[in-house]
Parts: sequence; C-alpha cells; structure tokens
Amino acid sequence: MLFALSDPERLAIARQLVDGPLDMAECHLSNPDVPKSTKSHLMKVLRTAGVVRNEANGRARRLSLRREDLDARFPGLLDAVLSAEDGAPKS
Amino acid sequence: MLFALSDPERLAIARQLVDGPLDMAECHLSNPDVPKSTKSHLMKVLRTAGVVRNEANGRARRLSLRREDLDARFPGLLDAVLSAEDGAPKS
DNA sequence: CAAAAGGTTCGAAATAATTCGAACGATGGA
DNA sequence: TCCATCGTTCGAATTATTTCGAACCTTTTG
Repeated sequence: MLFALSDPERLAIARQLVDGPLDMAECHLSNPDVPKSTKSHLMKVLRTAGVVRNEANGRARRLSLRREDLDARFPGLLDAVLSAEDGAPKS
Repeated sequence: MLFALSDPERLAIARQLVDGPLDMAECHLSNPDVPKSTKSHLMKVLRTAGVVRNEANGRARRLSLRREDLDARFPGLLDAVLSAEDGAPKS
C-alpha cells in the first residue's frame, strides 16, 4: 500500500476518490495525454495494493476507495497520507 | 517518504529507531548477511527521503528518526506507518 | 605508526517498475 | 447488426532501484 501511494500520480488518484466513487473517465491524470494503457496500469497497482476497488459499470468502470478495509488494516494511515501537503519541504 | 518506507527492510529500520537513536552497527537487518554497502544504501534512501538522520559519532554513525520534521510535514503519517501491522492481509 | 573497526562512495550487473502501442473484450447506441 | 466507446491485457523497450565488491576515508586501538 505504501508503495502504491508513493507515486504522485497514484496518490492524486486516491485523493480524487476520497469524496466518493468516480468513473474511470472522470478520474484525471496530471498529464491528460498519457495513453489509456498507462492509466489502466496505474489503477492496477492501486487495485493490487488494495487501495482501490474497480467494478464494471456498464461500459465504464466505477472506481472507489477501499476506506473500510484500509482503515482496518492501517488505522490512520490513509487519512494521514491523504491530508499530507503536496510538494517538497520548504527548507 | 512514502517510497522510502514502502520497503520492508527500510520500514523495519525506522521501527528500530522509534525508541531512540541507534548506532548503525546496532541496527539489524532481517538478513544479517547483506554486505555493508547494501545496508549503507538502505540508510541513504531513508536519509535522502528525510526519514532518518545520520551523524558521525566517533568511528560509528548515530542514526535517529527525524520525528519532528516528519510530523510537521506529514502529521500522523509516521505514527500510522509505524503502528501498522506487519504481513499481508488475512483475507 | 600500522592495522583494525565502522562506514561511505563508486561502478557495474541484476531486478523490478513504468510506459506505450496494438490487440482484444464487453456494452450501448444508431 | 455494426460500430464506436471505455477499458483491460500483453509484450517489448525504457528507465529506475537494488545489490554487491572494491577502493577509500576517518577514528580508535595496539
């Protein structure tokens, strides 16, 4: 899980899901030009790590954070990670 | 930081430092046979990520967790990470 | 002073992760 | 039905991490 969230792009995805499920197409990457296979791979890493759920929804995919599971396994971690500031330290 | 702690060996090192500074030689790896250069590299990753401090101490090296800095930058994260259970989920 | 202890740094080789295009599968609309 | 949409999976190429030995540096001990 730590590994999955250690990538900025993946962390950004997790942040977008904190307010509720999103269809994959609504989930934006910082660079809108990355091919869908790459995006799909990012999701797979998050899914494999147990961070995210990915259920079929018509021809779309509904993504959602696995909050309960994660909070049970790593209490406080998700909140801490999601609320951490972006960017590098100011020092 | 998340990346640095996403490796089991490095996480284990961080855990050993939570109770106070340790000299490098007292900091044990799960496999005692890894060469010192590898161990040194693990430390470097932790140091570079700002997780750990590494000051010269005679001919030894004193390692310490940078708690204050980390708590300031990622409130709650370190505690959550360090208190998380080991191993894979039981499901 | 010489040698041992405790670590770092530097390459090079081995592993692992990321990226992309192409081929594929399922669903929904014309 | 046919085709466009939304995604996944596969394989190959690129890139990043890890790992190790050798060379090196500093401090302590004999």
